[in-house]
Amino acid sequence: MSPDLFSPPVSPLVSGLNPEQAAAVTLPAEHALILAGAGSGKTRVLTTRIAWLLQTGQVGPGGVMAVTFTNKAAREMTTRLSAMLPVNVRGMWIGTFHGLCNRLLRAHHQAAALPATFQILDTQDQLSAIKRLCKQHNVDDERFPPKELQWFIAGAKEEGLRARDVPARDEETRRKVELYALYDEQCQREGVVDFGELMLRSYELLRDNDALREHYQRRFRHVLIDEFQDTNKLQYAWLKLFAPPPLEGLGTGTGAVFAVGDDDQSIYAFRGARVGNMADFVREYRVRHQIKLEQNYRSVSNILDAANHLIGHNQRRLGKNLRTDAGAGEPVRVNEAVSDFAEAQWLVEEIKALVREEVPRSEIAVLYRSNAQSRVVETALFNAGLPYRVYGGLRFFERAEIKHALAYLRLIENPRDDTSFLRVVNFPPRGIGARSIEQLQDVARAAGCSLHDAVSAVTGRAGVAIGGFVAKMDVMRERSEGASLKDIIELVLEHSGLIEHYRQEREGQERVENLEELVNAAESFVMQEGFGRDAAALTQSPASQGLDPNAPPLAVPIADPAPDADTGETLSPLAAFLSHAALESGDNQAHAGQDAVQLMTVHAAKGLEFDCVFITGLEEGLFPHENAMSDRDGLEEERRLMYVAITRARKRLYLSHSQTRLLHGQTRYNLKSRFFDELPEHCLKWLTPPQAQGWGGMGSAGWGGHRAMGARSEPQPAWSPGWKAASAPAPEPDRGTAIKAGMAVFHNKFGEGKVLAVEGAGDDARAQVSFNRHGTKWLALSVAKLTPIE
DNA sequence: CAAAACGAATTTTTT
DNA sequence: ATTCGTTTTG
Repeated sequence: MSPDLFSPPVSPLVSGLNPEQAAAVTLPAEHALILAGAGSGKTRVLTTRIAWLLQTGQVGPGGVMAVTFTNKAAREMTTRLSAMLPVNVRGMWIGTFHGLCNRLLRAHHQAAALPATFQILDTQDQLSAIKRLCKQHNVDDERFPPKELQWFIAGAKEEGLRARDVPARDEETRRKVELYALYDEQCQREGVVDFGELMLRSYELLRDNDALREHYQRRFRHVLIDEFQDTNKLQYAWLKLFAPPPLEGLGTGTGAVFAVGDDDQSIYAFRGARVGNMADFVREYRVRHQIKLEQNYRSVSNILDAANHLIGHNQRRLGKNLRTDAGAGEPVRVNEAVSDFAEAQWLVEEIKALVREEVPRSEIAVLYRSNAQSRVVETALFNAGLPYRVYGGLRFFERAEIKHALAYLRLIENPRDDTSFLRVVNFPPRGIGARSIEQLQDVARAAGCSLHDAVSAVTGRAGVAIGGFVAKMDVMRERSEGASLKDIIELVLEHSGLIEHYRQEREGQERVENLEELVNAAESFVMQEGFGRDAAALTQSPASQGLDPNAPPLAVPIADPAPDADTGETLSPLAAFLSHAALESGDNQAHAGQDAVQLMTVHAAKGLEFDCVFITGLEEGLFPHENAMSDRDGLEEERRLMYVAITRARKRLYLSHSQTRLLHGQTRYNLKSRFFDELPEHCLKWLTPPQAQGWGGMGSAGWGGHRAMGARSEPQPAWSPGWKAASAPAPEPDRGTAIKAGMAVFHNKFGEGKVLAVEGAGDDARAQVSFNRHGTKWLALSVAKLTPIE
């Protein structure tokens, strides 16, 4: 089993790798599972594997397929690969699941029963399509909230289930299934596909089309998958069609699957990911090569010890322990704060100290379990004048003004796209009201055609107004013919009236800038994708085919004339750009580039690393989250999440929790997270919070003082959020007997307890008190006698 | 048609 | 609290 037997004597590619990495890279062309721990050089192994396969002549670029989850990961792989080898990366299928599905469906749109110009619905579009459908079928949105239906449909597709395949035991499910079927019909009619459909449709395409499937099975000698622990049922089934396991009836089964993953970093079960796919893969593919990458190149051993010890508390693991050659490093610092404000203030002081030690701000990350927690931290950082950047939130292509512009562009491509039609038929406002639109929808429904095609049949004023819109669209479509992408977009921005509309809007300046940015985005897209010189791009494909001894020209007659067509090369620039916009929603971090402290959820931090990491809000109910604490699987996923958080840190790790926290407008009292008990004492250093003096007193006073000094007079930096009045507890005039959250109180009957929250005022005021012996109760302050105690 | 007012929801998220 | 979406109101 020594991989050295198979590898060529000296390959410079392999020389810098540790033995396990080198072994993984040089495995023979057989199925393999690489268990890659955090910081173990996973991406490096993946890319070097591809480079090694190509360099040793085992496969040509056309015979490689590499699948990732995010565009970022796909880009990184492509970039690193082309840095390693002078290879034509375009000949390879490297991309996200959805990107590759799109490519496949574009190339075989006919076989997949899709129009050549099919458009992709993102989550927003999907929801509005569902809402529209529900309205049309008079669905009671109390009983069937559109969001729930969306979840139901997306969930079913991720399981690989069509409406007819979903088991419906009760009446409610039957109705949902019915709506699922109607939704799919609507999408088909309109020529649009949602994200789940991209996967499911291409899965079915290959499953049902023997010639096509066998063609791709012959072509892809090596199929590599990143983050395998995050695959859902359908994605695994999809992979199996490209490279079937032995004895699985569906093909010749000769492509080798190289799966890389880490069960300890599986944090997406809530959206359908199945860690179990790893074990299934080993069994079904009779995997003989399993390699663990346990050498960690990221963190000092105190941090790694903490991570290993914590994750050791999970029952269901494949088993892995990270090790490092780095020294112990600093201990993991633990802080307990009185309030979330005090926690944020502590954070600021520590960050300032780090910055004084010349740690770049961008090497400092503040992680939290849920987005709601970012606010306090933001306010504190803002008041301290520390630049920061929040990940998450609206991405470029999700902004309303951009979606509007894209809707016009999509209508140029595909007039049947009713979702886009409805989005912009009256935007900017052009006097087409709800009644006119309903009239149009009635006609379209009766005729079974798209809104666009129904226009001519609408009479009266409504007909004229909407007719004007359609005529406008037709003009734009005509003028776009043969124009460059840039010209098309500028034409649309002008002709639609979008730019004009936002120019006149008071707060529209930023939106106008974004629209102008859209033109830039399109231009750089054209550059990157090598459009503009279509001829040059086209010559690449045959050339790369020629280099590939394992991908012979098609011998089997296939309905589609160009089964290998790379969509990027045959699609019009506009069509390609629209796909790009739907599949890659752009940066979700505000204002990149500046040296700023990084704020994000733990989920968003996966795959990133920083010198210094703060994990905040480590409290029972928050982290682990209350919704996940009930069952073991949920709790284990929370623990993996904590594991991911810890392993983001290279040199310094800070953990903090707070006794009280303002959440949903009320103060909650939280116990410290059980995860603290699962960390080894020897690598921790408990800090005594300087401001911890009693309940809330100094915490808010110190905070208030800071605020009073006021960053308000300072110029508002570009990176800052809009200023919101700090929600710090106002130093209320002391009424002596006032019961406040966090207080320790005494009750004649229930004894001692702590006030969790206070609601209402005057005679209606109630307090939630957690009694030491009698549980948690709500008490009306006008009735119950609560005495504050020391 | 737009602004104001009300009400419900509020773990994590990529494509 | 606060945000977001729907309904009501001018």
